[in-house]
Amino acid sequence: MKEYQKIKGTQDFFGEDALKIRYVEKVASNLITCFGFQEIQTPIFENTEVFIKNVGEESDVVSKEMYTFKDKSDRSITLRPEGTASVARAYLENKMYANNLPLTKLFYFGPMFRYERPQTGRYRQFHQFGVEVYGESSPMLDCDIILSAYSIFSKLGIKNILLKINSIGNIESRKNYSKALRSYFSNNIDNMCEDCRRRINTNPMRILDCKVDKDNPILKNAPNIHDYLTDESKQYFDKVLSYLDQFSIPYEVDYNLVRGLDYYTDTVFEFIIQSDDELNGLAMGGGGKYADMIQLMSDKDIPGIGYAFGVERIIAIMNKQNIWHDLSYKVDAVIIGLDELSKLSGFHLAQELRMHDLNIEMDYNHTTMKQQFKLCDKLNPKYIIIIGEEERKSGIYQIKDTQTKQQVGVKKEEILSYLKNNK
RNA sequence: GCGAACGUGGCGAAGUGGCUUAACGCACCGGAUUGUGGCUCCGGCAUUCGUGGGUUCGAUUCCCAUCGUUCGCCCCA
Repeated sequence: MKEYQKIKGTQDFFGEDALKIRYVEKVASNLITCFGFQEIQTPIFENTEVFIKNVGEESDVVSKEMYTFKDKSDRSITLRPEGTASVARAYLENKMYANNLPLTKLFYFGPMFRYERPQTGRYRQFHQFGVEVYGESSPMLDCDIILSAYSIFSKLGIKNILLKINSIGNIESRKNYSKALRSYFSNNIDNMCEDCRRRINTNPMRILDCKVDKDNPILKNAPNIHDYLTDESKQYFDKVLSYLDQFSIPYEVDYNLVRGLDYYTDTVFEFIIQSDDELNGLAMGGGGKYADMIQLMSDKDIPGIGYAFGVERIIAIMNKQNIWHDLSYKVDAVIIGLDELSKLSGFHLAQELRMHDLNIEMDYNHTTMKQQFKLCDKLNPKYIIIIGEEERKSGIYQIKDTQTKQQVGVKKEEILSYLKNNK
């Protein structure tokens, strides 16, 4: 049976779980539309190069987490591990910069794929909702983007959100900073954890994020990235923060916030949960500005900014915070037929009612009262419509209200309006 | 890639220092109850304990491997 099991880290969504994904998608896409965004749907797979170039060859996502394979024409194909690269590719390929708008605002919703060990809120196939804006660079835009994410979270009812924000400057200042960190840490590296000793070569900025050494004074006294930012970057960041203040977005400047995807510049941020349970610290989404990514792929110098959040994580948080409301679908009526002809009458009635947006169920096989009432117990409809020989002859069907247990006779032509009026 | 725990009927689970009927609850099926159910009562419901191999007279229980689940690290959403 093994070959019939789902692949590790994937999930089957059905029942309430499927409804939850739809719900998050609906809330997010409705709200983001008010911020001027339009949906873009890109392919699930792309040429591998799209991700290598944009996300960065050295990043973990590209170097060890991609689902890459050869197609029948020997092309290297990759299942998208994130959305930004694909959207940027589509933006350029469709020449969306020529749309006469100062900004192009796009959002997406769909599955992403990463080969990782599954754990809480992490799967190999997972859903992201994300946005990308191309065309302009402005502190007000940065704030607006963060505001849009924050608004979605609050529409969903999520509590205890903390925005962590930082500026990592442009690529040049980041290089200088990495160099400074390397020389700073190399004197003390023997006192640091195993991971940090590795990171000093691969990505010294990540040392700042280390959980093992987080209380180590060596970390606290490390060079601050803000000392390596240009004046322009600093002023830009201050403005972003001042806008956030105006909208009372709770944030925390975290000089150690470093993101693992190479395309980010200047403003970077993450939304995490701050609580006293196991959700504490869980990152549900993040993003930032990318000034150079489009230029890297084309001859166009167009700045961008975006974020994405993990839908499964949002759902996990909402489950824990217990903030879902009535997702289950309601059956309006179950139709019972007590003989073959009656069932057929019920079948026709069901079809008519369904065409008027009523959720109608019926039993296809049984004709006994008992068995059909059992179905009613399981489906828990608002009404039970009973049709037998008498009802067929008189044209007056029995409608039983399952709450009050009251039963009334209703002419079959009037059943639709009866159900509608008493819905 | 590294580390830990777990894997018993449709579901939730007990269980054993290896010896024979594998608890219990829910669900399900049948009956008491052939046009009015959800309650109650009675009866039924795992040749089998993820899979493969090993140790043994004998393993669901011990050992190894494998797959899967869950959680942590790394990284990220």
